[in-house]
Amino acid sequence: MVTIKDIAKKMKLSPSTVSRALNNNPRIGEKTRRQVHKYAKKMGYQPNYNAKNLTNQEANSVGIIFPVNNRVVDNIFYVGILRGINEELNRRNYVLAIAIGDSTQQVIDNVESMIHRAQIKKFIFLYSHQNDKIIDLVRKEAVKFVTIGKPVDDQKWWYVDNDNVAAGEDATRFLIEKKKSKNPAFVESVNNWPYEDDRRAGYIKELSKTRKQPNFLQISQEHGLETESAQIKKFIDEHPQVDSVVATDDYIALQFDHSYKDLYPGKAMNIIGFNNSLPSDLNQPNFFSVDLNAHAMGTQAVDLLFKNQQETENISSSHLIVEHKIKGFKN
Amino acid sequence: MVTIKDIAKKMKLSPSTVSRALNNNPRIGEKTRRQVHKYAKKMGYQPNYNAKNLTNQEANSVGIIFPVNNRVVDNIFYVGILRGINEELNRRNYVLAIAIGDSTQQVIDNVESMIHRAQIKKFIFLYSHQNDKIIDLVRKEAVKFVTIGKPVDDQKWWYVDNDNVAAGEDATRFLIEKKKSKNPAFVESVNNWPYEDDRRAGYIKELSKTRKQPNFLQISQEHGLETESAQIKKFIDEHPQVDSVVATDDYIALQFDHSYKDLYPGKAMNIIGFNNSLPSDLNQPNFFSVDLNAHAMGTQAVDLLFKNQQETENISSSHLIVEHKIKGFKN
DNA sequence: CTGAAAGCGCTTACAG
DNA sequence: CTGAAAGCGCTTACAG
Repeated sequence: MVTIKDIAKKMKLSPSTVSRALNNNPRIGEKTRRQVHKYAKKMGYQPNYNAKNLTNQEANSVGIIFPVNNRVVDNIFYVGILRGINEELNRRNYVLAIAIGDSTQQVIDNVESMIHRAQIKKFIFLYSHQNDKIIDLVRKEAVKFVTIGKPVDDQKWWYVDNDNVAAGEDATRFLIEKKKSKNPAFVESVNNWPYEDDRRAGYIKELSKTRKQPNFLQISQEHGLETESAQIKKFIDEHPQVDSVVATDDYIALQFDHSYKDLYPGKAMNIIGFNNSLPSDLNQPNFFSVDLNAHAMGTQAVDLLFKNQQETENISSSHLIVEHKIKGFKN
Repeated sequence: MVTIKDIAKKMKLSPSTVSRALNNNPRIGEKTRRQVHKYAKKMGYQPNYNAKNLTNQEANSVGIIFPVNNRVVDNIFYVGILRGINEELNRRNYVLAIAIGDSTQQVIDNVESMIHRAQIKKFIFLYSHQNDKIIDLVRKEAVKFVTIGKPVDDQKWWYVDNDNVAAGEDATRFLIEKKKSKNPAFVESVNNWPYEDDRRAGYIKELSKTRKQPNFLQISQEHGLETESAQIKKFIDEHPQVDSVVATDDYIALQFDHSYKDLYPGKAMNIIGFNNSLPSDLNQPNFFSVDLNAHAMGTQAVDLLFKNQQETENISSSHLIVEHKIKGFKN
């Protein structure tokens, strides 16, 4: 392993100078700097991160925190975000560490250890929940963090999100304009996730423009009640005028599609979901999705995380909005 | 931040002794050891990983390597594995770092940096491909690694896998015994993934026992040819006797289900896939899946990674097999 | 513009 | 059974 000392010896310089040159410290003369870089490269120098981190009292890692209870389906989205994050981190010579677990306690232990043992000072939450113990914990520590998804209520922190109201509008407009739908319905879970509320608002907004009547279905996954499939069938029966659906995600969309085909074999309704989480080769001709651009969510989150206080201190809650898009449709 | 030195001072011991006591070095007396542990806990001591790693010349991290080109669908499986891995790593005071990218070069750079800069010496590949540049690279370095999935051809290294032949047999037997199928068909991709070959072998084996005729369909995703859906329809038309399907994964299964319902509205065929990658609330009554136990794959991979050379040196290629299961069916 | 020296928080060979 | 000292590979305040 070649170290700074080795380079210094070879070049008859002091380690201090080499270190400064490599870190592009302006105090070092232009030619020395260039020479050092050249030699370092030639000798195959690789900085030792552990030594660096020890002196800096900060790890060159970003901690990525997964939600404790998530639908397996969302994993598709998360991995897309990870790709974006890592691409951006590599560029900054940072490393990606993750905290994931089956219980809140497990993740808390994980994060505590990241902060106090690994000295990680930058975090990205792949979610943004209300009253989340882990977010609360991190807020109390001297670390920086960004969430994917906007904060709920009056909370303020840095985040990256889509404009879900606009996405809801676009999805609705897509069905009306492109698919000539007369009565799009809105189908969501009973969880009232913030993004569902926003997409619903967008749906309502778009319908009000065209003076169409909105129709809503909340699918409950409570056991003991009627099955989801029965709930969908009931809705279809009671709303025969509905001829297309905006669903809050691709799986709800798929569920609806299945139930509809069971009920009206051979027929199909145009349905649009969000996230592009189904493999494209599964796509039925009546099946569409709003691409939320997971990759960009990742890169943007990193950008925000590395923005210095200065640039953003006058904004109480800084954030970035990522563009969504529907294949073959101009938003 | 409380350090070993602080504890030493408080206890009127030397840092050496405290360090050894904390690491349970047998050279330290039983009572001193216990006392030190007690004090360390009381004072809220947290070891500084960067210092530790610097002295040990090895990071307390395991590098997790994602495949470059994977179907988004598999992400569901990967995240399950990550959960298993992390659970096991926490127990050993290890941390999870990941390498993921959109190009081989990107991942190579990532891994090189893990090895030479972060001094990570333990890796888990979430895949096992033939002639993989990244696996080749890692083999040349002085690091330990385990793959998820067995090595191809005559290659030898450590891995964790399911018994995919047995899984194929079980899936087939499930359809015959539980679902009274007379003619299960086998549907796969054209990629000839090792796990597909094995599951096919299991299917054939099971059919031969009952002297049934096997039927195969390979679905090609080549563009320009007929669509997947058309391929499926053609197969169904030409094999009217087929009354159930073993598909090599849940998405191929879902594709088949869709096409079949399009062709024969109102009818449905029993279909079984692998991975349990669809949310359970999507499950149709005719839809089943072999659970490959991603979580256990993760924990086992870590176990293998931490086994010392000694325990395994007499086996040229050490591995662990993870049990699969079908809900409501005894394999 | 460059260097000598101290320090980050651990571990471990050496000494007793 | 315990300790003093050196070292891991960096960075940076201090000095010139």
